[in-house]
Amino acid sequence: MLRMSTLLLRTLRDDPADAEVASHRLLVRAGYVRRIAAGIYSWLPLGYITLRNIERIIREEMDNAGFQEVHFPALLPREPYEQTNRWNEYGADLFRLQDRKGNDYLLGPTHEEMFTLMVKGEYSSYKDLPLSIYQIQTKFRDETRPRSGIIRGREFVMKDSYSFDLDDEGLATSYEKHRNAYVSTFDRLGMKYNIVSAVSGAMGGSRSEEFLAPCPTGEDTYVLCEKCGYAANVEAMVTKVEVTVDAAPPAMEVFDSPNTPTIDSLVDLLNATFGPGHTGGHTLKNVLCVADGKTISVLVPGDREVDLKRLQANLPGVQELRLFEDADFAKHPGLVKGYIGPQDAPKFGITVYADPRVAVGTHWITGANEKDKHVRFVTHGRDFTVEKFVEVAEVRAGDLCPDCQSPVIIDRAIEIGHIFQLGRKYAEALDLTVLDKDGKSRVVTMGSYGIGVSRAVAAIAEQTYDEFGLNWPREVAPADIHIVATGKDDEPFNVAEKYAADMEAAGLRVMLDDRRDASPGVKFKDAELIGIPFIMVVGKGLADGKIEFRTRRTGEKVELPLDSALQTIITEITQS
RNA sequence: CGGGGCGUAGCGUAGUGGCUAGCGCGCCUGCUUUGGGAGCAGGAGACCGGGAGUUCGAAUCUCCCCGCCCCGACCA
Repeated sequence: MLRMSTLLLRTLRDDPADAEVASHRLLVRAGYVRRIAAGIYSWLPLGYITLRNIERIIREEMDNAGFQEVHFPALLPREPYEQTNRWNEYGADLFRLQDRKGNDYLLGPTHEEMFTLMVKGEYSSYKDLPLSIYQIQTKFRDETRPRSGIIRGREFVMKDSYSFDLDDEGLATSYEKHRNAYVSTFDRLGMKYNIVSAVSGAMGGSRSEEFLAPCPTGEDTYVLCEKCGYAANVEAMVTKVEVTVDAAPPAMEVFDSPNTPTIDSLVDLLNATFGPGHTGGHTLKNVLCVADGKTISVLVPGDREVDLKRLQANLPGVQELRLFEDADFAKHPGLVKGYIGPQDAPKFGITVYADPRVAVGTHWITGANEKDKHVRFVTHGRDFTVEKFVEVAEVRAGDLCPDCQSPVIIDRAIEIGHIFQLGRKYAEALDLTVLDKDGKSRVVTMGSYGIGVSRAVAAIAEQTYDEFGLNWPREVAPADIHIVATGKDDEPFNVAEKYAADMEAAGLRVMLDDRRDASPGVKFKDAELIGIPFIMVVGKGLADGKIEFRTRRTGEKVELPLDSALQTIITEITQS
């Protein structure tokens, strides 16, 4: 039983000055966490109980699915991360340190290497597969900018699992099992979430999905079709193209366009020269980029921006991507800034990619590759061709759902889980092989699955808090019921003690506010702030043989007679 | 890493060259109070982020450093 009289807890009346988002503010005010350094937090008893509740639920669901729990060190030697090249690849986000002999170590940001090596060390036969193992571990990432309290810390608790299979079908099955386990986990955590397709890009086109908890303070942006349920990461959104194509557009026609280096100025000129009705959508924007040192051009309708993240995600294999800069124009005198057009790309030796909206047969108004000149009726397939279509234009609310053609909305969310088919990257790098039926050595294929455990505390807080404070789903809450005793006599306290003991005997987790010196107002405020889902008040109602029972989420209050209250409450709570 | 803001007691804050650094919450003691963050009285608690400088005198001005928050880039 938790007793307010002795709990290590001091609630704060004022919001802490350094907390902006609701979960951070309330978790600090309600005495769940305290900040130690940027992105590094201590958990006080209430917070730690909550965190462990979430861990417990995750564990139960993982175990249910037949996955086995293991535990790796957080402090790891350099060597395995050298073999996969992540000692270098991970860059500055990796916390590195040395022991007294000067050997390099790191604080694990994620544990692919260790999982892979563990399996390699124990198993060598296809008969041992499939295997899924997981751990709940503190992870470290030296984020350039930790933010939003415990949503994005530098030290955080994560559940990570890995599956090991002989072939793709096995991997697909393991992936599906994890997906199902995640669904039941997040359902039990009482969270609202969407499962969205993510880009698997660099990993080789295999499947990847994110579990996103919608909430305005989230840092992920995703696309959602409210009609059919299609959900996708912005990077993974597929463009639905609806174009009508003129059978035979007129031949290309160059026209003078002095001082019109931007789309806006071009539209003004078009309306003045060729009559009203022209929009940015009639023009073709040529955005030059440097991809791994090579100049490329990407084409989007003039009323769209290029989304570099989408471009990069959809150009597999490209490591470094940036926009053309003045220095690059200086090196390519043929490319006139503000007057670029795709029709001369072969001459310039530039690879051209296009947004699907720039479909074959469409014609555009674009730069003439000559200062102060534009050209119209530039037709895809006749006057220029592209290397390939790539998802590159920014996604907007109102764009059409690729599945059902309804307008989509754009929403923000916190990423609470990510599952993806890793493939053989780590198994190859670390030489994890097993012998198959024919005695042949086969590289194992892996899946990788994560849940942000400490982040889930914040995400649940974000999704459930109200004007009075935190407001936990029952399984997550530090207790099932918060019993408040008020009054100056012993009686209400004795009665409250008795109820608390009886409820505990019935299997409920009880928080008892047995403080004799706190006023009723303080106790009520604290109970609401702490956010335990049910509150019982033993006080002035005793005179009429009644206690009060409140539901935190709805604010509903009922008076219950002393003799039947216990059973009523137990039933109410266990059925909630 | 770029831009912006902030650093005064456990928390929230006032104080822009001048006396012993002020207030609220919280904490301690006593009395009163007990259904919505109680009242009165008394008290403890601050090398004003650190260092250097200017000055008769610095929380206050200057320089450097450190830390923290927000936006962006980055990350997932």
